[in-house]
Amino acid sequence: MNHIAVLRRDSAAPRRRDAEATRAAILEAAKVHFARSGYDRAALRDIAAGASCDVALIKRYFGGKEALFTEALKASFHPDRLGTWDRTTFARDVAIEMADNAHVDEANTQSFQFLLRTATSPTTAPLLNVAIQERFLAPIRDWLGDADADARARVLAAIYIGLLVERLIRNQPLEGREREVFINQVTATLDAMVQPEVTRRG
Amino acid sequence: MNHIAVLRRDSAAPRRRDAEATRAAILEAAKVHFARSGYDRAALRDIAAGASCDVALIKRYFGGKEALFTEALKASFHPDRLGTWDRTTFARDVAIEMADNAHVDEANTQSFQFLLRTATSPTTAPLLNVAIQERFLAPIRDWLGDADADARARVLAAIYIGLLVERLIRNQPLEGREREVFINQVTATLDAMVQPEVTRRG
DNA sequence: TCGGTAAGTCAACGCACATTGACATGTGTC
DNA sequence: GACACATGTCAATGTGCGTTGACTTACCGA
Repeated sequence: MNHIAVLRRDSAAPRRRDAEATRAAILEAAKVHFARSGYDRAALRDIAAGASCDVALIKRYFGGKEALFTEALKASFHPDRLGTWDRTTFARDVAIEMADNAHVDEANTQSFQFLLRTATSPTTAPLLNVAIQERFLAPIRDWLGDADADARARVLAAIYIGLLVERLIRNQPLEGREREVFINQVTATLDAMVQPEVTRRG
Repeated sequence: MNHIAVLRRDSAAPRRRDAEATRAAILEAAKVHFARSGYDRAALRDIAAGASCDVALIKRYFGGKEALFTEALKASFHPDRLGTWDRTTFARDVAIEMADNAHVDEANTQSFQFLLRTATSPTTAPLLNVAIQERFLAPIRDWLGDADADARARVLAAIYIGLLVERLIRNQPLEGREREVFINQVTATLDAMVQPEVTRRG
């Protein structure tokens, strides 16, 4: 309601007119809104409001909605946390996180939803393939790091993505025994994926 | 003379006035359009055109867009083949199918894309939760059929969905050693899910 | 044959939204 | 201080779309 209260957006740089900062603010707001609402339901006016600026500036700095979207999409491709996880605790950490809907609002989840929504936008769908490659497969492959890491990275990525989707759909934490069994199952599954010599031939 | 009265062609000739048939046609077109374009980008006018009828009939028969969507969503979740799979060969069958992009029938692909698009739209996601419960988790739970089937059905569903996404993204068959390792990994993973005694407590 | 009703059509309304160009204001330069 | 350009604001326009109610037509039974 009161836009006046939000006017101050940066205490360190009191300079009012700053094209670069405004552009960055728009991009940041776009990332949030596109991730939260998807391409269609994210309104430029809301994004502009989130960046505390006028809609027309979006046109000036990005050209249009679609251009803003693709740029926000690119900006969302930071390497996934997967690469930094501890191999011994990783499985259980992921399992618990999935069960409890932890960190749902973190940049990680946000950019994943962004990613998933990309598949639903015909214009940006081709980007998804590249994005998955860069964000999931490559880090996981490097992380696994053994001979057959390529194929195993695919499976691990698939499972991880599936868990993210499941959590996204479920949208609330698990509880009680169901939570425990869920965690145990996921932990066992992921642990098996991390072991390099698991592959039983035949 | 009564033979003539029975003459009915529902292929090329203009459809007779038939509320039930029209309703069904709308629903069918809705499934296609919602799956292809998602909730927001699917226009009622296009759906009506797909059903060769007027937009107003959608209101008459379904009440509105959202109601049409929920009905189309339900109609898209026919019981999955999962329920009919053989427990002993299921894991490897799925693994091979995923690796080779064995062509799933149109309806299956369509309903899966429907699912993905629904999951990524905040408006429709809650609806999906219910639908998943009824049409996906419940059959798997029954199929697994033991005490903790609830939680394990979730995990299995998540993995299955993840594999579908991975295949959708990859969009081409795997080959050579990568294919073999992939199949082995997936088989091992799914096999573990099917075994009722696997739950190792932690 | 005829009338009532279900089935289908049509045009218009209103809303939400992206887009656009004209306008205002601040900021650095001379 | 005055000018020019960059930055930001405002209102208007057009469009796509869901929704709606009044209108027309086909069907079927009396």
